[in-house]
Amino acid sequence: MKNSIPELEVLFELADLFKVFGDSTRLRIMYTLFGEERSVGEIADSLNMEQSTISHQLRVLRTNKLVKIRRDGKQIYYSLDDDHVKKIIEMGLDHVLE
Amino acid sequence: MKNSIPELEVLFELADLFKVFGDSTRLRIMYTLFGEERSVGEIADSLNMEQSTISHQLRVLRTNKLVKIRRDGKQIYYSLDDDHVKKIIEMGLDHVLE
DNA sequence: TAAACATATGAACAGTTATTCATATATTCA
DNA sequence: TGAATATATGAATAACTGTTCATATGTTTA
Repeated sequence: MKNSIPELEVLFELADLFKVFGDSTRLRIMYTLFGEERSVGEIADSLNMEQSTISHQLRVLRTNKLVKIRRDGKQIYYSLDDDHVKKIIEMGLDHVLE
Repeated sequence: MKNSIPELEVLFELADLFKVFGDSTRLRIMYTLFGEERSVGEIADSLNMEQSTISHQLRVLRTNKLVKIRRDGKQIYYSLDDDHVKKIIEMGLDHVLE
């Protein structure tokens, strides 16, 4: 089963997943979250980008279950939702860096 | 070094790589090549798509060093260039299917 | 409750991209 | 060499996407 061709539907989902990784802003956000959770403002500051831009992209990441949130007072802290995130990025890096 | 933040330049390359995986037609092409090499025409037939579409997308895959070619007479046979391809796709599938 | 702060959201715009059609290039074979 | 076949390429178009600006929502604290 492992090597059978996935349903077309699954391939569309897969493409959608990779699309999420296919943007440098989102990659940077994910990288920022590699070690620890961060608030939206912290991420925006550390990447030196508009709060709105970060917020929009975080929603994309969240919709795709790549990050999760924790509210603490006024701030909302984001962290990676899944260990696959790191693995997928590292696998891609292997290819790029070779 | 493994966990340090990659240079911005590398992140752009990484995003570009994932962009290539972020299209269902290209994913289907790569899947078609999982087991064996195939000619352009065979791929187009098996996906029931225009030869021109496949050819354009194969060029994208080739530019990104994901497939390689072998000429045999009139036909050009494409195959996966790299073991990372399978691994990246399988890692993505893990996430999608869970 | 009002002001201040953190985050989210909607609309608009600019830039990118996948597909198609028409055609060019390359190879074989009669 | 010329016809037939396989693949590649360029231009055009339609659809999609990331960012910004303006503003809304939600939370705390004075």
